[in-house]
Parts: sequence; structure tokens; C-alpha cells
Amino acid sequence: MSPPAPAGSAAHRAAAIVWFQQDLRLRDNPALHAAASSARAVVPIYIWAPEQDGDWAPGAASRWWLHYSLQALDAGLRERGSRLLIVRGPPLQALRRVAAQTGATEVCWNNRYEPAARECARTVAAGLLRSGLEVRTFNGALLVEPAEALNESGKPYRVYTAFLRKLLRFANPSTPLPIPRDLPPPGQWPKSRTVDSLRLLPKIRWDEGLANSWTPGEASAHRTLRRFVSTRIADYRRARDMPAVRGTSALSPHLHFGEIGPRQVWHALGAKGRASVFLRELVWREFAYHLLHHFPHTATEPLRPEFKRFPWKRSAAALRAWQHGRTGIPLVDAGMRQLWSTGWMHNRVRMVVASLLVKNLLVPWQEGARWFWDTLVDADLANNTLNWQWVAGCGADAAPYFRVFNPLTQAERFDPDGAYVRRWVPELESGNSYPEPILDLKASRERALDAYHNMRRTPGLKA
DNA sequence: TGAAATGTTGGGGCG
DNA sequence: ACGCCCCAACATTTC
Repeated sequence: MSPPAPAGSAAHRAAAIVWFQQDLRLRDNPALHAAASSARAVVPIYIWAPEQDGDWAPGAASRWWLHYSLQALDAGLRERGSRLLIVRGPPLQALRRVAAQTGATEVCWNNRYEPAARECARTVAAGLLRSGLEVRTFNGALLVEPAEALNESGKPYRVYTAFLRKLLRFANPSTPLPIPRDLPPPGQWPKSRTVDSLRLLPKIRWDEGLANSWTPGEASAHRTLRRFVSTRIADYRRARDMPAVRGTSALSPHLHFGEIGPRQVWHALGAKGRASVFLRELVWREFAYHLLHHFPHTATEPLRPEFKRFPWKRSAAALRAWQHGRTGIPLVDAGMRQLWSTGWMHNRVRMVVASLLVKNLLVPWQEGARWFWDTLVDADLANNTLNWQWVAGCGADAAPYFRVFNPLTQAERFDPDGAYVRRWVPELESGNSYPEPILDLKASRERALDAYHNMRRTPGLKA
């Protein structure tokens, strides 16, 4: 199949390992493409090592998605005469072992940007180099890597519009790479685990709603993108705010797992699409990665240090009512139930439920972020962190704290006929019991504004 | 990618 | 015709 290697080069063409992480795709995969173009054999590998992600190992909904995405990737590789090798971490030991078993001389991967993942990659790269292996890393996940986008004074952007302007000026995403024509297998496949043996699926099968809502995998990602670009994007600006309407792209979990990359989305949009409101959403994702890279503590700590002394009120009862969609506020409960049932929530509603938790209920935003982390199929540390800090008012270019959403007003504006609320809170119509509101919207709003003013009056605490 | 309070304007009813 | 009041509709400001 493959053309003969140029004379003289065969000697230093050996096997290359491609370490799949959050880039579970064959198309436009720079690490895979590089390995396939330069090596005599390609060894695709996925290493299950959740402990490497520190406090942010994949949550339950993410593990569900990962299970099916790994199956899809393995199937795609098998169609091309290859396969996905699945092993248990730690990554460095696993890669050394597989390199020894296959005679691989280099390891290729696409970069990750989460603090723990970067630390892990540094350690792995250093260890592989000590073992005499070559390491090549690529950008598969972003239009512009964080280190490449700095302002005039060489500092990271903290304002979205400035970052957007910079990105639009400088981003020049290369044409997406094709699937490598040839993925020659190694002489012998090392022993692999099965996806099932990773036990990513829940023991109690609560995942029916997820399965009815989603199809993980690269093929599904492209179907979703094509449908969005051919039809929904025309009305995106208006429809994206209506939770009862399928107005958004629904690409978020596919992007998180790298079943599709932003370069592919960019090129699929065309010139008109690149001027659209939708592209700005894609750039918010870039901005989130940019911020997490430059401010790695923000996954758990507020970017604006004065918020360290915000008078949060931990309330297990309030948190629990919020988590389970029993606050007595219809739009909030609808959103939380959509999340629990499908692993996803419409973004307009995410803002509303988050505002209620961190402002009306004064529960720390980290509690909300943690719940989303476990329940969202698109849970993504950079995006989750940016969005929670945005709502809480403690992040970069965040909504001012006093911007408190009124969930009743929001429902009137964005779910005027109540279709979304009725779908997820049917007992409002059926006459079954629905909880009384656990809070008074007006009083709790005033309490939140007072808390904010007290924080600002209190002296001290520098960055 | 707010909400609520406050301010302004203009039409209509009425004495 | 006029002033006065009410109030909706919109704009501005404050939180």
C-alpha cells in the first residue's frame, strides 16, 4: 500500500507511538499525521490514568462519553488496518513498556493545557528522553496556543474583546489534515485492555438519558457540525438563546474530547460563518484555555483576589436542592433536571442556574463547578472554570457581580411559551406536587448585593 | 451574555 | 384652551 521509502531513509524509520489523550479523532490530528508520515509503523495508544488529572479526573458523565468515544476511535483505526492499544497508566511507564515491545523510537502527542496535564506531559517527556526516545508534540486543540497570544506588553489578555481582535488578526488555521492514508501496524501488537475493562460506564445504569441524547465519536461530531453549518447557523444569533429550541451547535462534548478540532470548525464555517456570532463562541473557548494556561490556579481560586474574602454561605441543603432541581424556581429546576438527565444544559440556562447558586444562594462557585464537572458530558476544565468565574464575577472580563439574573424574567424572555420548563418540570401542569421556592428572589438578591459591598469595603488582601 | 430604580416624554381623560 | 394627573413607553442610572 505505502509507497516505498526514499532510498537511504529506511534505516532511521522505525515505529512511532501516538499517545491519544483529548484528541480522539483520525482527521486533522497532527500527532497522528506526523507519526504516519515519518514512521515505518504507527502504534496508537490510549492510557487510562485518571490519577494524573489530580482533582479533575473525568467525572461520571465524561467517563460515559469516553467509553463510547474510545470504542469509536478503535473501530475507526481497525477499518484502516490498525487498532487502539489501551493500557493502564502511569503514562511514562506505559509508554516505555510499549516502546520496548514495539521497537518504537519516538512518541508523538497533541498538547493538553490543564495544569495537571501539563505537569504530567513535562515529566513524561523528560523521562522518555532519558530513555533515549524522541518526543514530538503538536497543537491539535486550539486555533492559537496560549503562549502565542500575548498583548503589546507581553502579558496575557484579560479582556475578551482584546483577545478576540488579536486572534482574528493572527489566527491563520492551516487546512485540516486528512486521515493518514496508511497506518502500518507494528510487527506484533502488545497486549491491550478492552474498553469495557476500564469500567467507565456507571454501575447503576442511569445513563439512558445520555444515550438517547448523544452519539460520541468522530463521525457523529462531523454529522453534528455539518447539520449546524447547513441549517441552524443562519438563525444562530436569535435561536441560541431559546432553550426549548435546538439553536446551538451541540458540539461542546465533541470538542472537549477532540473528536473534532477548532481548525475543522473554522474551515467548515466559511468566510461568512467566520464573521458570525458563533465564531465568537469558539473564541470564548480559546480564551478559556488561554486563561487557564496563564493563570493555572483559577480552576479552584478566583482570578480576582478580593473574592477570596467574599462572604460565601456554605449550605448543604441549598446546594442539594439546586443539584436535584428542587429549588421551586421552574427555569432553574428545568435546567438542573436537563443536566441530570442528558448530561448537558442549554447555555442560557447555565447562566441562570449559576447566578442563582452563587448570588441568590451565596454558595461558593466552586461547588457549582464541581457539580457540573461530574454531570456534564462536555465538562472541560478551561471552559467550566471561565464560565463559573464569569457568572460569579470573580474572573477575567467577568459579568459584574451586581448582574443578578431573575429566573422568572429570564423564563419570560427566553422561554415565553414555557415549552422548556414544561418539558423538564412536568408536574407544574400535571398537578403533582412541586416544591415551594426555597428562597425569596427579591430579598436574596438584596442580600447578595450587600455581601458584595461588604467585600469591597473590607480592606486588605493583595494578590 | 441584567434587573430594578429613577427619570423623561407624550397621549389621553378630566375638570 | 389649559393645567393637572395618570400612566405607559422608553431612556438613563445605579446596583
